[in-house]
Amino acid sequence: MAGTRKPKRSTLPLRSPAPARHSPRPAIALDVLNGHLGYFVRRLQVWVFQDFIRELASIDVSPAQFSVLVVAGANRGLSQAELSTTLGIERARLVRLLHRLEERGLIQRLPSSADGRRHALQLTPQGRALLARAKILAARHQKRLIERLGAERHQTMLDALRDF
Amino acid sequence: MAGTRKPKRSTLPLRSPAPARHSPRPAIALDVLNGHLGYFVRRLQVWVFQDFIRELASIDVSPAQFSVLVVAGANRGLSQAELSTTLGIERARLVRLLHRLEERGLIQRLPSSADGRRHALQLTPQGRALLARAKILAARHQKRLIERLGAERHQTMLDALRDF
DNA sequence: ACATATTGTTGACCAGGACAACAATTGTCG
DNA sequence: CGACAATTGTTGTCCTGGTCAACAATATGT
Repeated sequence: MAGTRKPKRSTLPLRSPAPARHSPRPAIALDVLNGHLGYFVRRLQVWVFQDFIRELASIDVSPAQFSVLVVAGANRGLSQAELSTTLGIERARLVRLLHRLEERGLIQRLPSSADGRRHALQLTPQGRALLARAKILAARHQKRLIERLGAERHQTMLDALRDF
Repeated sequence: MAGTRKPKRSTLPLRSPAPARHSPRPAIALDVLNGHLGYFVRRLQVWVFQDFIRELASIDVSPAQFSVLVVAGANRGLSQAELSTTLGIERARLVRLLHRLEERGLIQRLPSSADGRRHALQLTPQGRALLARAKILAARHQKRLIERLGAERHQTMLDALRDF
């Protein structure tokens, strides 16, 4: 054991269920977790994010930033509230996300012509250039995911989740 | 607009791309995001976690805590390192997770008989009782997910991800 | 005109993940 | 055996994400 040993729980002398250390433990049971899709979805999620981040590390674009750049790039003049709801990112969080992208000169918040509250989002030329590179790298990640998952499975899951 | 207005970016007089506010914007384009499974997996993940947390709110058990209780309950005498690797939770994080479960009297860290470093994890009677209730609630969540997704799709995705 | 809603913003809090360092213990190999 | 490396549990720290409350500016409805 380690650190500050508190013998608090050593009241029981039953050091009985000796785990037979040198036999490599006959595979650990997941029990009901095997039926819970959410558990496996989380593991897939972790894999996807790690792979995506690694692939786009050279241009320092996170999954969230990528989704913002893509949607902002495909819908000129979008407001932050619209972007927020379509991507499922909270308005408060999106503000700081956009702040960093604006600092990096990738995106602009122009004043909306008709509504003084809104910002009309627009990619800068550098933003468009970076997005183009990002899409290429993201496609490589996607290809790797398809290989890992099998093309048919990938398509099946895509169809299943698109209208979720 | 709002807050501390910095007229920093109002250099451009082009308040041009007027977003035609009263026509309800013809659906926002997701562009290449439509092909990225990771994007939809994240959305499913969010839905699953929110639904799970709401369902188990009455007993205050998070998805991570549930997975720990399930695996610890199904594998008596497990070490923290083993639990960590099987669930994909970092050792350091698992320590604090277990600390809370121990505080609540749900789990015990018994000294391992053969290895002075390891803890042999074991649910307390209350831990087993709570786990039983948690499984019932989790099953309700699961049922809701299956309805939302369709039974065949759910099974397909489960099969696809089980060996991931 | 006045109450109400929306938009962008800031501040604060908390859970999660990632790392580094560490003490205690075990394993290895000369 | 004894020096050295590896493992286990732990703590501290940092950073990101999600959530929530409050707010100023602006717009809308009646």
